[in-house]
Amino acid sequence: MSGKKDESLRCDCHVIHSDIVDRVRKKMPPEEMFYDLAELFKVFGDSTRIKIIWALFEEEMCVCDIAYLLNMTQSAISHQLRVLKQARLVKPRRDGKNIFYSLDDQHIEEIFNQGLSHINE
Amino acid sequence: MSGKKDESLRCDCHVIHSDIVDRVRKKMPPEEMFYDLAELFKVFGDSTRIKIIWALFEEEMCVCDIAYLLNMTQSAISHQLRVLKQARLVKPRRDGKNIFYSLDDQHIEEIFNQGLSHINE
DNA sequence: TGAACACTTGAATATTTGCTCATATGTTAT
DNA sequence: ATAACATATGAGCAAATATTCAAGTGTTCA
Repeated sequence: MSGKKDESLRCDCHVIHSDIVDRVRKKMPPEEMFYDLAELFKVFGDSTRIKIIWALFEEEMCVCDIAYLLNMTQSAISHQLRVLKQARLVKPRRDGKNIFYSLDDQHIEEIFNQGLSHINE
Repeated sequence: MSGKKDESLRCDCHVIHSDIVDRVRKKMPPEEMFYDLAELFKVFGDSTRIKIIWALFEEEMCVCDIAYLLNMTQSAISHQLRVLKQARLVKPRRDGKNIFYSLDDQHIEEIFNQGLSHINE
């Protein structure tokens, strides 16, 4: 019949709530904003990177130091620092053979602490 | 020789910086804390879930409404709501056949906004 | 110049994960 | 009871990803 829906998995209660849904839809930010936000939080979503962020929160450190502190290979740390760097969360500073990394954003601490507050509830 | 390291990929400059590394190591929180934090941020690290969080930020909504708003199947949304529920970020409220979801944490807004501040820099 | 060091990077692999499809559970109305 | 609706869930699959391994770049020092 003509009343049959194409999307069989989707119900139609949104018709009843259409006022709500439509109002929310109009306020919806562009797709890119959600994508960028998710990409940012994805960077926080790995325990190795979280440890690195925490460590740099304490002190500027070189790659080798971080690897030693976290008991991981220098290569693994370098790969993760690359991710953090691309997300503009850390910045490198060369000093001779060493490259020291430090945090590059004022919001990191707040995000970190709010996350902590949640898991400690 | 005896001087050869086992971990060939790891340098030894941490010996030079041992004062820094040791001090940081002593302040290091338990492994579990990093793991839990990463698990939390992992939940934020998906654009579908970020959209759901944003939508619920605007208004309590049922599964079908969210699916309609985001143009996704009810099943996909339900799976993601499960993840959000397990992370204690949303909570369900049954009303007849519908189950309405709403945000269940005061820190979400802060985390969300700090993330936004970062990507808008 | 070349050897040693600190770090980066690309390929390969194993694990994780988001969605679909099919089915199950729970509620309402007849 | 039974049909229809709203949601949940388990299996399967394709895509993403964290680490390892091997090789590369850039710096210092003899």
